Amino acid sequence: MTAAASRPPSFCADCTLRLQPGFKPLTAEELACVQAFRTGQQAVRAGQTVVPEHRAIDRLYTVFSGWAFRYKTLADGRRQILNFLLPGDFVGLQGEFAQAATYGVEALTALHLCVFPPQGLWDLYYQQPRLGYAITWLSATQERLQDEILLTVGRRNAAERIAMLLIHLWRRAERVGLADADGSVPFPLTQQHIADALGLSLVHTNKTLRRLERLGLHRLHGGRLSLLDPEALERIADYHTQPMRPAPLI
Amino acid sequence: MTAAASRPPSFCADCTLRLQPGFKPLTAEELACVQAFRTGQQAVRAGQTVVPEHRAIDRLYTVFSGWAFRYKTLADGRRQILNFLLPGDFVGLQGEFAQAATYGVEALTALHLCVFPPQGLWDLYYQQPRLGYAITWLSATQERLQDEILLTVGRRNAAERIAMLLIHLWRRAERVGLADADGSVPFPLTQQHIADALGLSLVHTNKTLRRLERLGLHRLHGGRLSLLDPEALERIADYHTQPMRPAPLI
DNA sequence: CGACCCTTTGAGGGCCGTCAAAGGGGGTGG
DNA sequence: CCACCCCCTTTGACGGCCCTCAAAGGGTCG
Repeated sequence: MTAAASRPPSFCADCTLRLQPGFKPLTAEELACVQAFRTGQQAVRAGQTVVPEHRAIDRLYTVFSGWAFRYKTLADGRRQILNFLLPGDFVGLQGEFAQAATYGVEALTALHLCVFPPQGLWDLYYQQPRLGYAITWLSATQERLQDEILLTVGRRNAAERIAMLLIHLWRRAERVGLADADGSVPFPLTQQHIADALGLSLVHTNKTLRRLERLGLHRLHGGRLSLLDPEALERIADYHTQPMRPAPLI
Repeated sequence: MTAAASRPPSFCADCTLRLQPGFKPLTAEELACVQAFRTGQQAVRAGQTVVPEHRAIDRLYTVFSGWAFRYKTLADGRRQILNFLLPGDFVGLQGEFAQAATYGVEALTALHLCVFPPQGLWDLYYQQPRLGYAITWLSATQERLQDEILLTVGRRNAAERIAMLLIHLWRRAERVGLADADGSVPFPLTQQHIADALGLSLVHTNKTLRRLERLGLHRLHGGRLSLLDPEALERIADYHTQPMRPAPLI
């Protein structure tokens, strides 16, 4: 258990995650409002379902520590992973505005969540429009990532998709302070997760992943990922680096 | 030119689009705020680029009439259509929160847009939190559609993807009052657009589309779409009908 | 009438999916 | 401490869905 995998503090003002450079500091007033909004926390073990797919989400969550993913499945079991959730990610907005089931959420690692009641969302907007604006910021940023993923799954081939995923997850992990001194980040996905996120089969994912690894582009070992040749990966994926802007943390 | 393809009125209160059952009525106060937020309108001819892909979007738009689509391309020209924009759709939030280029927007038909300055968005949140909340509603709803599209492109085969697209676009067009008495809706896409939206090639799209049409599932003629056997299409696509809730119209 | 764009159809090939089975590696229980 | 088990990874063989290449047909507009 690293420090990052611990449970959130009682007071949002003491939140260690906020100290990461990836996040924008809040004012004391905003912080108090977030604190009042938060009604609890929740711990989920690795592999457990946080939200089952076919029940409407009735809460809002912020990931404090650990990894998770959102997914949808078809009737015959084909699964698509919609995106991965890392510390600081906000989940559940869709459920607030849709009475029906939308997606499932499953923990990849031990997971700690801050829990917010959906009924409190409107109050938040009313009392602190700035936080409402921040939530829209998160939502729009999320949408930009989804656009990139759709381009990846729709138009990139297997090697390009995998290069994309590796770069993207590495950067996201690095942003929230998960990178080691040796440049490696935790990588708790199995190859099945990679396949389901990229719209590929497990077997083809394995073969492509091994090929990139043999080419010396990355290293995947002991649950950690290192990018040995980021430029080559970016060239393969046609990835264009965008500066990461500090995100609000609700 | 049908009435639906006309330009928006000077006053939001006179907006004919708001009368459609797909939209939630606003209070007079909210309406005034939207009116103040709106700084202009814009007409775009069919096939023209509204926003070039590699320039950051510096405005917010609501589609008043006509069809458009958002897209991204790779360096070698492969294009992915991210989604289609119909009357009432709100575009440009991403640009508000990202200085870099995100996606392009192109008109499928003659297009009329209401234009809002991005700098005004924060004022809107501050003055009318309820409208901020409404924008979040739109954003979350958009995200739900994107999730469904990602599942489609990632895990459905060609026939399933096309069935999905036909049902989905038919319902969206019907919701904003574009359906004819005979149950047909306008369908301004070429097969290349369908292919680019679904991550397929033009040729395979054509073959699959013709197959479904020969099976009597739908009819695509004269720029209009009729679903002759919606149940069969839904069965093929594993589509689950979700009740459409009235959307806020900014 | 020709130019252009979109649609349609055929042929062939390749990327990726499915099937099958062996090879680790970590955890649990004996 | 070892053995077993389960899950994940890895590799090979083969087939099919879908892509690419090519070209003809139709509809619209100048």
